[in-house]
Amino acid sequence: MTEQEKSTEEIIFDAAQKVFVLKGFDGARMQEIAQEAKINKALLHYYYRTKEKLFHAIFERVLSYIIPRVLAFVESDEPIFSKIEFFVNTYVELLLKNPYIPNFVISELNRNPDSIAEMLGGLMVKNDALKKFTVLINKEIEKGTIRPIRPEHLFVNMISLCIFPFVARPIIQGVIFKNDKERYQEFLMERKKEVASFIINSIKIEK
Amino acid sequence: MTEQEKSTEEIIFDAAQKVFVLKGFDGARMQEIAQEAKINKALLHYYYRTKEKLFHAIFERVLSYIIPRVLAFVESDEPIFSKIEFFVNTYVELLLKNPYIPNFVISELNRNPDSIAEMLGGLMVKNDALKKFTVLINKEIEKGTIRPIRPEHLFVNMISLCIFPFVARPIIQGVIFKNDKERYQEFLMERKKEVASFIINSIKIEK
DNA sequence: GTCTATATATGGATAGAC
DNA sequence: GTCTATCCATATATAGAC
Repeated sequence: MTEQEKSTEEIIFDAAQKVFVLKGFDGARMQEIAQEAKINKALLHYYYRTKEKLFHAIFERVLSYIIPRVLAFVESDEPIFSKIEFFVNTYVELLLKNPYIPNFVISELNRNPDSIAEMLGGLMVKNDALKKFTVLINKEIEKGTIRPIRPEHLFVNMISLCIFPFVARPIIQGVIFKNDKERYQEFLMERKKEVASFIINSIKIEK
Repeated sequence: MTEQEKSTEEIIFDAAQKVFVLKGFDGARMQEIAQEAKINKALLHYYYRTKEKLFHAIFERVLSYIIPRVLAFVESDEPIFSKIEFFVNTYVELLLKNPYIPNFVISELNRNPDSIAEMLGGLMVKNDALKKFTVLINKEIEKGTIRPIRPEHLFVNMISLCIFPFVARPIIQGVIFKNDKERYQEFLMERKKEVASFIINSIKIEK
């Protein structure tokens, strides 16, 4: 779809996503979104009655883009260590392309922890990925491929190692890399391999 | 120091910290801070001319409270694995007591990545903890105690595993623990041991 | 130092013309 | 459907009395 074929509604939607993702709900200004979309402020209210509604639409879109991609790895037929490599690889890749999304999601969930429950619930429960992951891990533990570990901890560890360096980018880039943007970018790319092997080394049982 | 001995300035300062940490700069209201301090709104401006200045003071205080504690582990004389256990333990303990601080710091650094550089620089460079950590790790690799790993990755992994579950509390608590607050609290406490052994298992070389 | 009252600015939302 | 002009609520900040 070319730029010209985009409907005004879509143009607004994309502009809003850009601004909301960068600034968060409180920081975003309807005026700025209008400017970004090159239309008038009043038109925002014509399409999406309130700031809150517009934000909600964006938030839902972002989550339903991210979550299935994050959980897809559970479905594959690969052996467990390949699954983990696949997970880390696709996740870090995804974040390199959308580095501001984690902060956006987190700051919104901080602002409004409740309103989101249903939305998330819908996306996850339908998929049931977490249960599958638990079964999967417990099976590997029984087989003796990996050491005993609560699947919840393993899962949280996996996402922590992937996401946090993006969430805390300013501080890590500043403190460790003296604000050298390029070096931090390289560092993040290195993590595609590094994190996977960090996890695998931790849980693997040598035969 | 008892409550009554606290000066008005300190009372304001503490109230402001409470509100800013919970709501962030954009979300915080001077009115709310005044209420929390049980004083008048105008008095805030009498002591700290602007919201921005008040915030800055709070932010500096929080960082200088957190950072030295996080980096203290480098100094101890313990062997490396004890150091790691100590780090994870004190850090998670600290976060259990101050669960909103990570989000506060992160959201501010997101809002304003530059202004903070000097402040951080001062706290870290003086201490030079990172360089010490690098030396430490490289020495252990040479000795054959741990497998080869870039110290930067190891350090980022350590803080990621500790902090992220607090940053992403609403989402993890919601998705994995069906919003059961108590179970999530237990889960976080378990991590004091779990994360340490996760890291150690990953880097240790068996003799 | 602490208060009440008020100025000033900003930003979300609406009215109404085209 | 899109614009200009404007309303109105909110929030920071100041003036001035005590």
